[in-house]
Amino acid sequence: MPRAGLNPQVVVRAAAQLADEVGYDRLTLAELANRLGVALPSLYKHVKGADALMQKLSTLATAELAAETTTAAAGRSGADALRVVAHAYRSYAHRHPGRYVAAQRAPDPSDPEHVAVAERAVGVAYAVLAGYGISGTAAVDAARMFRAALHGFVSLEAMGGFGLPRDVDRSFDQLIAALDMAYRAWPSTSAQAGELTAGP
Amino acid sequence: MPRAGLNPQVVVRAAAQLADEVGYDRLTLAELANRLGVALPSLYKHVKGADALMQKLSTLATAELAAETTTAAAGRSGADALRVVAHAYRSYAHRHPGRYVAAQRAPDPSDPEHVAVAERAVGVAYAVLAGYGISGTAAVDAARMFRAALHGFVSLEAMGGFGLPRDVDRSFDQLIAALDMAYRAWPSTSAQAGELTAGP
DNA sequence: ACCACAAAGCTATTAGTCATAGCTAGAAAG
DNA sequence: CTTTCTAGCTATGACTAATAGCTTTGTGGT
Repeated sequence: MPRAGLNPQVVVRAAAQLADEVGYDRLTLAELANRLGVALPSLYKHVKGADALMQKLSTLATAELAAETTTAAAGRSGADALRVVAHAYRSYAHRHPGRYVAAQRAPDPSDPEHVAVAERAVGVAYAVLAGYGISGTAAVDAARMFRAALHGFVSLEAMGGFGLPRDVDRSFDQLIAALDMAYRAWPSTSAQAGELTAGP
Repeated sequence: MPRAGLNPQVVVRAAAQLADEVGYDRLTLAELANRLGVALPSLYKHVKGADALMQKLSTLATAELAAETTTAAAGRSGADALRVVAHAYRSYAHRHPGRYVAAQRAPDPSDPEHVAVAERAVGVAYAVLAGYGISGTAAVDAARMFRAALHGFVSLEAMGGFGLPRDVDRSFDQLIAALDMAYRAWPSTSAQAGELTAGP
């Protein structure tokens, strides 16, 4: 029996492809081994187990997402950067639904590479906000809103949470416009922001 | 051996409790049967299977979420309603993490009850937006942004996506303030909104 | 009071998943 | 040509969902 010539990278990339095809929750070691032409236990020569594979997959997907959004933002700032980053983010989720779900996995503090790519991905948001002059404590709140809006929209869309599929592109543009307006008027410190909503 | 006195409602409520305790993804029929003091196959006398149970759990959770946000909004409007609905939403997710994940399941069109509660849950968002004078096509975009922002924030928070836990409450208040501002200035038709972001 | 029957529980079994132990054979280094 | 490392394998075990078929319980009709 000839060897398949596997290595950890090949296995993870095949897992990414499989996740995109059948869905992240249907990604299984048995099917992955089948696609790679080996028996299931052979995979354990390259990855520690199913959970470790998911973690590596998450790292891969987060790195790709960070790279694409970073590329999109290159040479742009302000509303322009906001718009292209948001569209690149959603585009990635559309093209790689399985990877996108994997990217949502919380970074394991004991995995420095995973932590590093997660910080790179979040860094794109901070770069966009810098174009609006938002920094420091205020940027933490603003970045959280940015991530929440994008992730919430994309994940609701992916799970079929929006009834009418026709207007989704327009709704997304509208979301971007609202974020743009919010960031133009963003309070410079979050302490001030707290005052605005502190009702009785 | 005395009977356990189970029925579909008891099983689903126990599943909800178990999901909140151990996490939605660790909810298993074996453990559920164990908690209820019966053997695993006995559950099949009350629910059709694991998937049907998850669906009923989703219906239960969505109904509870709709009820709590509706109650919170009672007698309020505008920024006041926005604020209490958002806080009720996040509070539910904190108190019932397993149920909250279950509530994200896409409603099955062949399950009228599930569809009905899902519409009730979304209806709360439309009621809030009506307080800002937003209706018709524009309300679809606005409601999607509302849901995306809330769900995105809560799910990122739940998965540990926010590095610094201290400021999360303040970030959420800031998110609410930004939504309030966006809705105050919301364009009356989404066609106009599209123009604002249609860059070259 | 009793019998019949529907429902609720059980044991036993099958299929699919992740995982580990231990063997075998291919490839490369000396 | 031999030695050694390792990528692959078979075999096995634990856990999960699911189904079949039997037994018991509780209840309703006579």
